This record gives sequence, C-alpha cells and structure tokens, in this order.
Amino acid sequence: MALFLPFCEQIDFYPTAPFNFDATLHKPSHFPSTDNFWEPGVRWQTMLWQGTLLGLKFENRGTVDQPRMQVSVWSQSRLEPDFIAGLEAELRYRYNLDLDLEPFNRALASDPQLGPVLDRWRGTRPMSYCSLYEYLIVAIVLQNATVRRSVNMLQALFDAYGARLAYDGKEFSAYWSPERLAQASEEELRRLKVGYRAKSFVRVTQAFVQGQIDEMRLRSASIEEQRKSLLSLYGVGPASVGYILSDVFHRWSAMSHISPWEQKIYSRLFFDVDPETPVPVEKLKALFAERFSGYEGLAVGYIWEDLFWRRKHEPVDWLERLIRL
DNA sequence: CATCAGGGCCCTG
DNA sequence: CAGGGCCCTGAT
Repeated sequence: MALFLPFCEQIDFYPTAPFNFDATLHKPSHFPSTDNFWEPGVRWQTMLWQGTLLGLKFENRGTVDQPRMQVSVWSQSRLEPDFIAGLEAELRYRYNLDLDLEPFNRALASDPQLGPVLDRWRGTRPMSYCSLYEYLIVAIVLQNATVRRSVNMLQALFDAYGARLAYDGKEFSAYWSPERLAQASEEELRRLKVGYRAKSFVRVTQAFVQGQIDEMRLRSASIEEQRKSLLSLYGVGPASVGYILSDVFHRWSAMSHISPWEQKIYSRLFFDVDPETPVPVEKLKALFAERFSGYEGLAVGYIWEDLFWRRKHEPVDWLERLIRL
C-alpha cells in the first residue's frame, strides 16, 4: 500500500550554463532502480530528507545555454520555508548545479577523442542523487554480483524496509533511514538473499546510527580523511571508495581505482585493444594523467557515459560481452 | 544435472 | 601481499 503525497511545492533552479538536463539527470551506465524514472525532459525521484519522505519531479524548462529547471516537491504534510530552503541547497549540491564546466571545456576541447564527446554532451555534469548512506547500500549491493542480482537485492531491501510513495499519478520506492534498518538482524537480512552482504549492511548501518560517520562533516574534510573514514567501514573497500569519492564527494580529478571490468572497457576505448587482453592499469592511469591532467575523472566519465548512451540506442557488440546481466 | 564466475572485501598465513 | 571463502544466481 503506497503512501499518498497530497501537498506540492515548486522550486525553480537556474543552474550555471552550459547545463545539459537529460545527460546530467540520467546516467545510462547506472543500473535501474524503482526509486526513480527518467524520460527526456523529466526525472521522477523519491528522497528521504531530514526524516521526511518526498516525491520529486525534475522538469527541463530551459536550454543548454539558458538553463532553467523546475522541481515539484510532493509531501505528506505542508513543508516549511526553512525546510524547502535546505532541500534546495542539498539538490544544488547533489546535482552539481553550481559547477562551472568552462575551464574543463576549454582545456580539453582540442583533444581528438574527447573534443567531439564534449560537443555532444556539453553542459553534462556528474550526478548522484543518493545520500552517502544510500550510496553505500548501492555499492555493497554491486559487489561480486551480476547487474540483475544487484537490482533484485536492492528491490528486496526497498520492499522490506523502504516506503512506496504515490505522487504525480505514479508510484516509486523510497529509501529507509539507518535507524529503521538498525532494527533488522543479520539473519533477517539474509532471508532477502543478499548473502554475506548482510553483515556489511548491519555494520555500515550501525556506524551511521551511532554517529561514527557524518556525511555533512565529511563533505568538508580532506580527501585523505574521507578515504580513511570510508575504508574504516566494514564491507567497504577501494572499489566502493573510488565511486563514493567521485560521485558523493565530487572528487573528480583523480581516478582512484580501476577495477578489472572497467580496465577491460577502458583498454578498448583508449587503446583499441581486445578487452580480453587489457592494458595494465598503470598504463591507463598514465594516459589519463597525460591527456586529461586535473580532469581525469570528469573526462573519462564523459567518454564512459557517451558509450552507454550509444548502447542505449544500439547494442555495442564488444561491450555486451563485458556486461553480465 | 553439476559447475562456475560474477561491476569486492575480509581475513588468514 | 597473495589467495581462499563468501551468498546467490544464471550461464554453460
């Protein structure tokens, strides 16, 4: 039974130009989950913010050079102006609406491989709609699993501990609070077929409930401190930390970690070799550092998403073999 | 039917 | 610091 959200407020956003609405709000490389849905010009997204369940709808009301985005916010009860103001700031942060891409565009416009990609996706920025806690759950669900299994595990968690929200004539799942999951035992979690990850969920959730990790405080910490703090969490290793540093904490300069499956894809993309005989990680990093100096994460991200947009329209033979559904 | 690796991480030796 | 074990699932 879904929770109906009757109240609706609107917030207008004017992101820095250039701003590509669709490529910022939809990342085809991400696995699908039932807390959001995208179609050109619109993204629905649920959110648990400061203990309040929200139904968001992002709509493109501008152009790349004259950006304007309208966000409708549905809720159970009327929202206070202070709350709205806080939410607005949080969305600006998570969706990187204040990011100035011009130095990046200027520096890399003449790169023969990246240049055309930058033209195609001008104004696109990295984006993670998750809180740190939620992202950690996703990262753990991704570990050592095929995409389909990851999707199933996250859905099982939504169904057991999250909410179902009805707004704008649609229905979506929403995340749970750490406090809610803290009531679940490891055995109970295992029944959701998450396997050994149950222990990681319990320990990570505990760390949040007990205040050992604080997202807002970490945002202003040094990258070393962020890395150390994340690695201290049980079930969180270098691969998860790499994703979190870039997606949640917006550390886009360095490629902190390249996992084997990414290594294969990069080898094909940047050295045009058979992914089954990949180029050493060090060689990849050296190339990124030389060509994209200071913007490694951003630049590689553009080429990565460009590939997955292509795949959305037509299968990319060599890539299909590397993505286990 | 059985076997195996998968978009890691922990723990042990 | 290398390598086995971990849960479950779908592919072979």
